[in-house]
Amino acid sequence: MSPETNKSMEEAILESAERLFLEKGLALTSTTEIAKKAGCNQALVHYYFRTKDRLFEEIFQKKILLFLSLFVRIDNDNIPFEAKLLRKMESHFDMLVENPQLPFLFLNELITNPARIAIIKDSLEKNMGAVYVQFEKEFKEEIQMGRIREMQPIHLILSVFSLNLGVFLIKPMMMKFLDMTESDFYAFAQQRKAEIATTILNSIKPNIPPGSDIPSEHTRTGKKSQ
Amino acid sequence: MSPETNKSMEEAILESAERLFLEKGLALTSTTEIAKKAGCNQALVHYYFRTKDRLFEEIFQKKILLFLSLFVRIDNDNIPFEAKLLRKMESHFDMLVENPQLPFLFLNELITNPARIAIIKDSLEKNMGAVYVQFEKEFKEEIQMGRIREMQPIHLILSVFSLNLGVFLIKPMMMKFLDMTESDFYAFAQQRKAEIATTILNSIKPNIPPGSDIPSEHTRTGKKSQ
DNA sequence: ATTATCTATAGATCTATAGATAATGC
DNA sequence: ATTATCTATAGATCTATAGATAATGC
Repeated sequence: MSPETNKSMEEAILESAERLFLEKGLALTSTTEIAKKAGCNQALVHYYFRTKDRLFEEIFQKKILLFLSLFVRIDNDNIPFEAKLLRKMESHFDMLVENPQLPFLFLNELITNPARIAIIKDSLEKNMGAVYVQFEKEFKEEIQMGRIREMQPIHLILSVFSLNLGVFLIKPMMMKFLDMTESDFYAFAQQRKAEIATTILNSIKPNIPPGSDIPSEHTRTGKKSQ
Repeated sequence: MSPETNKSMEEAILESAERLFLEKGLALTSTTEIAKKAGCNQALVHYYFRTKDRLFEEIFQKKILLFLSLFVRIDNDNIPFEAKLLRKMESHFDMLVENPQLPFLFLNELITNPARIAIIKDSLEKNMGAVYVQFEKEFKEEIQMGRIREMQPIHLILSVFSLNLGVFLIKPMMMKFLDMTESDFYAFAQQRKAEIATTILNSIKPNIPPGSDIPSEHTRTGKKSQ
């Protein structure tokens, strides 16, 4: 076969594997199934990727990069902090709209193979270390200038991820419960994106007098004139 | 053997199964492994529960009830909306502190066996239908009285779930990345609980004109009903 | 000569059941 | 007599590899 076709079969296997892994996770996908979907023999999957695990890892790596790349790109833009934050959040959200099964793949792997966390860690450090440092710097500046309230950056990051991921984690349930079509869900997602933006922006507003950020209660007393 | 001991072995199987399912999900747990952990023969697992799937379903059901029961209980308390909301959120969070793997079990099942969504749906409708109706009623009243901004209740619910679950979904990563012990994480979780409360309360505040720092006339203390 | 593909199979699971044996309650 | 437990095993996977054959590039 021409190298053209060879590439094609290797890629067909990758694509089939990707779709199946996203759909059912590593454990429930067999190389037999991947081969069948790709239109070749099961042995060929091993010929190209040696083991099922290596095949998975290749795809997993790619997905991590996809997940992270958006943040890197936007971080180069020279716009105010809040606008940049919004753009990042929205890009992240939009990426999830395109890849709604991605959170499942990640979370599934977190359970079934904690060792894989190390891969994510490496990728994060390599690709995001600088981005995070820059983010933290800007974040602290904003606090200093009184444009956002005193808080640890980790909480903002966690909130954004939680809110964004939450929509897609609940997606299958929501569609079933409320009998939604894909396009119903898409409409909801757009609405939700705006709602998340509101929630996040409200949550970082400076509405506490500086210096009184000790959480004695979960309620914000003393949030008064400001 | 005495009925005492019989019960005990059946329960030992249940407990082993529960721990393993929580740890690795249904697919990666074998009945052989469950039996070994429970201290009996693999065949006995099937004697008591017939199939692995039925055993799983029994445990899964119990966990759904645990997940939902808190909301039902608190809903009976006769306290102001915001305080009630806070109590629900905190109960939910505390339950997750005790059962940090629960979200994984649910999400894992959502992927690998979408049919199981129906079970959750049934449980929700049976146990939460009334609770939701009551919540929605109170929610609309609050909006009418201008104590919270115009918004759909689903967004509040989704935000609470997302933020609460998010902490525990990220837990294994976070512990690895930041080299945390269990008690480090516990401390963080407590801090996070307060942060989530702040975020949620801020997110439902009546709208303030953009750019303005003038707060609404209604204070949101949760200690004081209006 | 090398690379891609196939067939066949070893070896390791794993689930579920059949059938034997031990314990328990009348 | 019934219930709990065990041993053994059928049958269904599934992964990975060995070894044959076909295609391709010099």
